[in-house]
Amino acid sequence: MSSKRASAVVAPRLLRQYVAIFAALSDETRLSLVARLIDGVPCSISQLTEDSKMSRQAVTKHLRVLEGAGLVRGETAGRECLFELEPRPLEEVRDYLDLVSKQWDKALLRLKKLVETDG
Amino acid sequence: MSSKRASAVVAPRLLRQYVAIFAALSDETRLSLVARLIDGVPCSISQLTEDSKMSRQAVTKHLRVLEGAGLVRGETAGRECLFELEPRPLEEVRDYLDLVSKQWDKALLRLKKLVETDG
DNA sequence: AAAATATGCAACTTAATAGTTGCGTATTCG
DNA sequence: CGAATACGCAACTATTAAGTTGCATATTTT
Repeated sequence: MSSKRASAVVAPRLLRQYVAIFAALSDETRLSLVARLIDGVPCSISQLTEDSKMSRQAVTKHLRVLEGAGLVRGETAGRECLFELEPRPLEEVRDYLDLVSKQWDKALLRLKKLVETDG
Repeated sequence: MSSKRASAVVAPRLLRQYVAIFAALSDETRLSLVARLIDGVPCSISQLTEDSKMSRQAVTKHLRVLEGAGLVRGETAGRECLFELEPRPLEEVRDYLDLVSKQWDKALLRLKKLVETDG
């Protein structure tokens, strides 16, 4: 095994995708929108605006951000635009965090052994 | 069972904590710092600056952001400040995303049953 | 056809973020 | 002690993000 240091962890390509997803989730309004859409029922922008204290435009922008990160998908239906959740990216990011946690655990074990061996 | 709509999902208090963590992770430099610290070995600001193409000050700021979200902890040792990873918040956020995914799965099942029943 | 509803587009303001530079201070090394 | 190293603080710029408002357009509804 090589490695100057322990971890590449993931390709930069993926890294950037994760960054985009984290950015999309780093806003209370958007996190609430995700929570709101989690029951699987598509909602129009107007509906989503109703319980948000913000202007429709603001909500629209947030939805576009979520859409840009792939967390949500909007489809026009007549005069309204229905949004629904897209769970894939969420799962990917969860798996990434899971990987990081596991690497951490491994690292601690390694350090512990090191201490026992030559400490 | 009550509920106008399916989900409260989490308390707003927690929501905001998650937002802070997501925000801290929504930057490539910071995500790289986390990746860099995952081997459990504490690193000084200067060390972390070396492989980053940025000024020390920039790196310092990023570390403070991570610290503010609880993802990292810095301790002064002599003339240097050693940072190490704090895995707890990462795990919490991972668990949150896991919860969301599971809720999504349940929601889909429910919708499917609904269609079978009265469709 | 007219009124009401649901959006989109664009300009603008305000506030936050990322990054820089310069300077001062504490700590360590020779 | 003097030089080098590792930081912190503060000011400043430039870019991005959040939110607003006004207006135009398409789709329903009556």
